[in-house]
Amino acid sequence: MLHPLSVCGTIGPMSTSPGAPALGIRATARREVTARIRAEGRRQLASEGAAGLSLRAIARELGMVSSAVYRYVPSRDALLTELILESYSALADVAEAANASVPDQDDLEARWRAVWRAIRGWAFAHPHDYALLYGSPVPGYRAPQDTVAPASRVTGSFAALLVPLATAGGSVPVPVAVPESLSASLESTRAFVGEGVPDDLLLRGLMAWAGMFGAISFELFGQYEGAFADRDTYFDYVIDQWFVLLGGPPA
Amino acid sequence: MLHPLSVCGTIGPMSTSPGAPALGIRATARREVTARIRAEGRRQLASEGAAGLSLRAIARELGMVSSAVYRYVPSRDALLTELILESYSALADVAEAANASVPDQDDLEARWRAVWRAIRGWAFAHPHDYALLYGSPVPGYRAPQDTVAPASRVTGSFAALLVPLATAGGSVPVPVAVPESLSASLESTRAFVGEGVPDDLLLRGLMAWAGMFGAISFELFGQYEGAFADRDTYFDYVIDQWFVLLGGPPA
DNA sequence: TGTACATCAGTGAACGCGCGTTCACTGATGTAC
DNA sequence: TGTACATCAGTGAACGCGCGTTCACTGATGTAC
Repeated sequence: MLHPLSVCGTIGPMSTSPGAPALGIRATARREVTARIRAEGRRQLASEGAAGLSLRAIARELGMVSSAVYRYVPSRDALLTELILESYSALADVAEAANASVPDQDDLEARWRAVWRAIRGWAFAHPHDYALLYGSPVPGYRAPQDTVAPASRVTGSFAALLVPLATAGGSVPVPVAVPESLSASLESTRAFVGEGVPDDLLLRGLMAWAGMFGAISFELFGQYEGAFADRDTYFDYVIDQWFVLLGGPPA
Repeated sequence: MLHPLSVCGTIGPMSTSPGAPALGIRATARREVTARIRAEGRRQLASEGAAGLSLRAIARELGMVSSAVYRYVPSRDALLTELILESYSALADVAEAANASVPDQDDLEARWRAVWRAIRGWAFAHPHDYALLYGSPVPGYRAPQDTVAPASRVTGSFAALLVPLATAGGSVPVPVAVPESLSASLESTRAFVGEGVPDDLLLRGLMAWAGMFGAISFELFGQYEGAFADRDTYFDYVIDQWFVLLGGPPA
């Protein structure tokens, strides 16, 4: 119930950064409205999930007629894709920022903890976005190829820790022999993570990846219901265990 | 496009087990149709997911008018709940059967492998059912309390292995000190699993639980896309690793 | 054994809802001369 | 600087879809006397 242009005069032109090519009033308004549509879509995604994302509802909320949204967005699915991409990027940003925020970058355990706490924190702050990225696929919606790159940015933020772990931490405790056929099929993962990571660490890294996200999903989707009360402590414990199981050096 | 009663005469009365109180023709027909409705619902769930479960579509497929379904099912959500319960039970059956099928019940590793392979196999045979149980919650649908018991039957099928592991396997390798507050909040889990399982094994069991389901979900929901080719071998490797990390005795 | 009544499966129409998307239109904003 | 034209945001009506659920009804099956 808000006219799309109602506060345009106060926010729109003011927010034009100096130095950027001056935008006409139309281009400015277009930016405004586009941003508003995405924001409202984001709100719907957050409160009702992907199935609740509706162009009609967005239009309603923004005080415009449903067909007007099509001036800004080609279709519902296109908007959904954009929002998914945004979410991946947001999560990747959060994870990377957490990693960078550790003062002593040689403290691998601190970085490991920071990254995973940040990911879990984001998941709980944006449960529906998380479900969209790491939960069951949305029925009737096929993620386009564009999602692969942003998705791997998230993965990369902790995969990057495997190389220093390999050089600093010695070897993986309790190693299990890696079958040859499995070792052979790991090329792309090896390339993604970087040189110098032995197969058993690589594989345990994959396990940790699935294990951490599994723990977040279980917590978020209710599978852990009633299993333990102290969830923050549990999660920290899981983080620490994985660090040890990956051969992380003691602090 | 099938009349609900069309094959009633051939299947219905024949399937009455001898010894059971003879059912009237009406009661038999009712059973038939109810079963058919559930079967069709199951089919829709399997092919389109929970969002695609529609009473109207069921009626259509069964050749009856949409309102007729309400003679058999109180509402769409009630049917969904029933199907979810059925799915939990089906998965639990599969897991328990796999466990029981191991000839030498003292071979814990064989049982561990059998259970997890069975669970993964079921997940891939019924991806939408799996998503319903272990994926993101269905929007607008709140699982009633009735789901807790069948869900824990699945969990129980591998939790039952922790007690023999504790007595046979010595101790968890690379143990990590358990914070006191965490240990204190594990009562219900401890009660569920049974006596004699130390805290660190209990916690690593929870991690294994989340880790295994996380691996299945990642594989099924496409997160592992491109990470490795040899998926069966990878999963077996993960199963074996977890067995070792839980302190399982060498074969 | 036969009749009167109760039960209940299935019908067909309707209510009210929400959705994505298209289309011809008005009127304001921008641009070229 | 002023006018003619092009662009484009937003309108309002419509199409066609599918859904869950209710309700008064018909007619067959079952049951009590």
